[in-house]
Amino acid sequence: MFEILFTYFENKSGKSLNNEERKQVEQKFKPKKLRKRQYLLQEGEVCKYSGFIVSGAARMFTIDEKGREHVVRFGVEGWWMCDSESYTSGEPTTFFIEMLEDTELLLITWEDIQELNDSIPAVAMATKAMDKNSFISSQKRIHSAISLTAEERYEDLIKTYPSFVLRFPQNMIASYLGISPETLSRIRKNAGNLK
Amino acid sequence: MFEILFTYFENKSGKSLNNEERKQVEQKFKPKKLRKRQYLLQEGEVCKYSGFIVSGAARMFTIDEKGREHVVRFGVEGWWMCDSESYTSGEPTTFFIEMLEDTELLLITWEDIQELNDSIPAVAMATKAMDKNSFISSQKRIHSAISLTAEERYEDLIKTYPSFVLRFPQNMIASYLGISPETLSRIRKNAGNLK
DNA sequence: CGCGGGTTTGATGATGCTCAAGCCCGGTGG
DNA sequence: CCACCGGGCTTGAGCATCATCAAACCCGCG
Repeated sequence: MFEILFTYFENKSGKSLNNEERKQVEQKFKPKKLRKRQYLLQEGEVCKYSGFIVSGAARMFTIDEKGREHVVRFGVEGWWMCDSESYTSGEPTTFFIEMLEDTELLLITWEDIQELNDSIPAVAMATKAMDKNSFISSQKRIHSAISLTAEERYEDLIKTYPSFVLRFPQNMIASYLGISPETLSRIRKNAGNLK
Repeated sequence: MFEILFTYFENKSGKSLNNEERKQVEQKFKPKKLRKRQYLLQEGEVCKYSGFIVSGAARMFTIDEKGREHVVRFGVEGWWMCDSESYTSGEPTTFFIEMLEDTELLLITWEDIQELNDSIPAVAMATKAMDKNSFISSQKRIHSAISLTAEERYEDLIKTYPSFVLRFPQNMIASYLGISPETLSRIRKNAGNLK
């Protein structure tokens, strides 16, 4: 269970964890299983935990006044799910985090991850690299959102995360791309025809 | 000149810098003045420096195959400008960073900021907070791009960064919002009429 | 077998883009 | 001081893209 997390820290930091450090990590993280359709976080709550996905998948989304859902991001094995703003500030969140499959998570509080950051260099380096990468990939997503047409955004997604399209329902993919399910259906129908 | 940078580090970290630390910072950062329309970075180059804006303003954008510009972000006093991906990886960038006004910058290389991170806790904390905040604000921007109409995105921008609308030309604001200049012009015309 | 959620398909309409022309205003040179 | 650019902003007309609404379809599951 923890092995995936250890190798995550080791890969991201380029350092290996000794036994003492592994024990510390095991003590701070709390394993949790959630079934498909269960929520890790709901609007109005404070995001108390950041969740590392050991197996399974999840989505983070909002619901607007008209009752429409907007998928901000997906997460799969080896990814983290949390609303950073609520997590770090303690303010209530505007997001939902819902499991898309039966999922195993390792949860940690903000305070505990700080302690691990202070005591384990590999963890500090890994979380830092993670923040940087999150920012870089969201920059790319912004760029695609403002620059590309619906069809181009879909092709971009296929290139960047091919598994998402196979793994997640189409209406959520559409929401992630900022288009209607009908439009996505039509794009898929025409894909390849035009070129 | 450096005072703004010192107070930036102090505010973001909650720690104050001693004289020794200030001296270190002054040694690592290279002051640079660029006039309006000059570039800090151009497509194909490696982003060697991250630039802290002391005074002035800049934009980061791409040019697509059709020759169209897409503004990914603006920067003003107290903000940093760089392409994180190229900066950290050493790969050539796909972005341009252009001054929108005569601008004073403080430049630092990736290697030098690492050294400061290691030797000055306040700097380490500040850069970490910066990464986190960048990510949070880009998440918000993604959300607005996929969830809102053109008009709503414009209103959102006015709420979030009121000064941008006054300070930057409208065609760049339009590009930042992912809409055409004509559409923005019409939105502004109708603003307030409908409600 | 029948129900129900997700997907597809069609028809219609709104939103926002494109192209083109005119306008406004600040800067430049005579 | 004025005339003349030129760039950015505005306005209009037509069009492409994409959303909406509604109905049919498909398929897994009780």
